[in-house]
Amino acid sequence: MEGPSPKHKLVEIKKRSKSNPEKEHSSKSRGGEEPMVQTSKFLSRRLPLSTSTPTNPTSKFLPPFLSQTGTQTQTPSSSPLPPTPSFASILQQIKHQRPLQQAHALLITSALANNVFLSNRLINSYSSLGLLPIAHHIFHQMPLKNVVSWTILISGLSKNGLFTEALEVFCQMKDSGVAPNAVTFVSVLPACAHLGMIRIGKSIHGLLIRWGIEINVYVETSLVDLYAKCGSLGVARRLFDQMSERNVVSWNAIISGYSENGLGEEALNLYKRMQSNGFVPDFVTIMSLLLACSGLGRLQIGKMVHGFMIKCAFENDELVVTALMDMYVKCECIEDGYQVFCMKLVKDVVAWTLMISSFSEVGYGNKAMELFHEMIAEGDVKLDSVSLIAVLSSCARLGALQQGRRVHGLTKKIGFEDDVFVGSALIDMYANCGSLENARSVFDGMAQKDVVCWNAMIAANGMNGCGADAVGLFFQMKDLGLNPDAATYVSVLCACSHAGLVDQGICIFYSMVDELDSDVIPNLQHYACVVDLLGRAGRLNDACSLLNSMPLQPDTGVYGALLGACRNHENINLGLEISEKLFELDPQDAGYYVLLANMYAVAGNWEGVKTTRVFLRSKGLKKAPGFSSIEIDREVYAFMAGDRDHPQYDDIDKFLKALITKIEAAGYVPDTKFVFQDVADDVKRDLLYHHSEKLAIAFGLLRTQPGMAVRITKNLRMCNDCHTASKFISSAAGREIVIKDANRFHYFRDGVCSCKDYW
DNA sequence: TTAGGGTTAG
Repeated sequence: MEGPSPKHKLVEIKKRSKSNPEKEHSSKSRGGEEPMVQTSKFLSRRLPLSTSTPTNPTSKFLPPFLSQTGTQTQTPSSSPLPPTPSFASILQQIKHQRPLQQAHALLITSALANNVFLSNRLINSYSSLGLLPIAHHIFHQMPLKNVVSWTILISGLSKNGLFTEALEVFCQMKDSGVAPNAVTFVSVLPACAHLGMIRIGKSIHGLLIRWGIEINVYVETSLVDLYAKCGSLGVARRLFDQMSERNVVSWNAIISGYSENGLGEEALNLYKRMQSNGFVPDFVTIMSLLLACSGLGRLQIGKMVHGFMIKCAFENDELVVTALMDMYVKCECIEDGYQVFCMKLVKDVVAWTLMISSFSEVGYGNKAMELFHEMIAEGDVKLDSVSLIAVLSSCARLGALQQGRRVHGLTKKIGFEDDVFVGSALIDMYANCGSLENARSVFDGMAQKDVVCWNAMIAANGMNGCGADAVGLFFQMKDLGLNPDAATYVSVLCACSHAGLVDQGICIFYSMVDELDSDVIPNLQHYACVVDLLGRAGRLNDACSLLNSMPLQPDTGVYGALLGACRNHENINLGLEISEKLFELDPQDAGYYVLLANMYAVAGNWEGVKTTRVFLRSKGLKKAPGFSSIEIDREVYAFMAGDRDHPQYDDIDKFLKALITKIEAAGYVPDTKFVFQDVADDVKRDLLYHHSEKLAIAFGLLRTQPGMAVRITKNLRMCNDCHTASKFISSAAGREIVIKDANRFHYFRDGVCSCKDYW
């Protein structure tokens, strides 16, 4: 039974016992585990079930079971009995499966097989090694279980990430009639916190109060962490402010709560308070501060934390160093992040994943893939679902189908075939590499599909020009009883927009606005999609009315969609008006200025072009240059417009000239309207011929086998003239040309594009 | 009791 001693004493004893293994045995006695009554706080020479001395000095240096010889005396069994106190502490110290199983076997054959205290220790040891099925088995075999048995199992499950199972065991415990204590609550609350299950968390909080469980700093910290992790920062903060006693962990819980919820400023402010209250930050504090800097993009403070890390010798802590890498890359200092990564002594899967996804996000896809192969070559890095998702996402961005297929093979090989997260990433990878069939076969083969999988498949159809199928999937999903979320609506509306399914898109949008079968409240992205849908269809007036009547303040996404439509439909006056709004909302985005300059160019207003460009330069803004990339033999080659750096440039140029001559004979007329520079016509034509799309197509035709499709990825929207030229090239060369641009796929076959020129 | 990396949309 639970001893009546105050909890803080237990904490104190535990702390002491950690630093002195000899006291280990007495420390736990307060929890009521041992079959003896404790009389002294720290010293117990009265040993349960054995009169042996607690520690044999040589035993530390021997394998656990060899050190037992002759240490037991008075035992009521003839079997080889372990002397309980030493045995119990040894059980706790075993760090490997084999010796633990040997000890387990020894226990089973002894008279102590049913000893609750030893069985609890055994469960704890198996849990620590992650061997939960064995821990569970022992637990179920126990004829008598006490509160500690239940608590150890709950805690073991929770610490091994089996949060749902931990909650289930907690419920079973309640039903079994064993009353949980404070430690039980401290074990189960983190499970709720990790699952983000605020409702269950609240009811457990209620139980805690109703049953009069003693509140200590551990319980309160767990509650603060629960509410903070579930995003209820107000409640977390109130509980934190009301705490009568706080420790570093309590401060960390609230600070990391703010950091993780994107409230970095508040996290930094609280840290100042923590310092002024005399608390010394530990590695978790440092990690939370770095996370706050990452979220805020506050490089200067991040660097200060880095300095502090060096001063306090945290720079060798693997977890902290990964957080430091994250800070640098999120503050757009990928080189510094990479440098920290390279200096890292132990590169685990998390560090590799962070670096791979960072390079991929900033557009260095080849570097990301190179790192992935390096990681595999290391041999001892254990891939997990997150790392696979990161590399699949990199393949998706690159449009690297061959490499993506290899990664798919790898996911099967290492047993991640049934992971819904990996499945969604695979669908996305195939969709972004222009292989809708493969995306569909992954989708169809999935044993379980969540909303994200459906969203990915809907988006896959949308971007590959199968809008009607995307709409079909949307309704099929609803028929199956799955609730579409905000992202589902974005995917399906976007699919309608690209396919020109205006009426269907509007119907779906208004079913959401009118709350018919949907609990999703339309957000800015949804409005942007519908403005885009109307704008693409040339219904600029309707798009404007929607924009003016929407209940939310339009953002750059909504205005940007309308500006795109103004560009497509050459409505300069409206374009000018919208540009003004965009410059106000986001004066730092060069893209809008370039779009306006290009609109002026299309209208032949070269004065307007000049003014806009001068203005852009005066503000020191630069837009990311357009480039087209192509994967050949698992290598990705990128081309910029007029790029003469390629080693095979002369061959490409020669081939391209012949190709242009051929398609001109077939009726292609270069459209110099899409040259946004005021130069002579022949120069315009030359500029047009050397657009990145055309260079990549020529290179692809040269380097791939006849009959093979040429697959290209462009980072921006495809140029109109290149679109026309691609149609002609597809018939002249007798090849399928697949171009993925910033918006969608274009499949050029026999002189026709899958987008039916609606884009 | 606190703890680093990821998927769908734009």
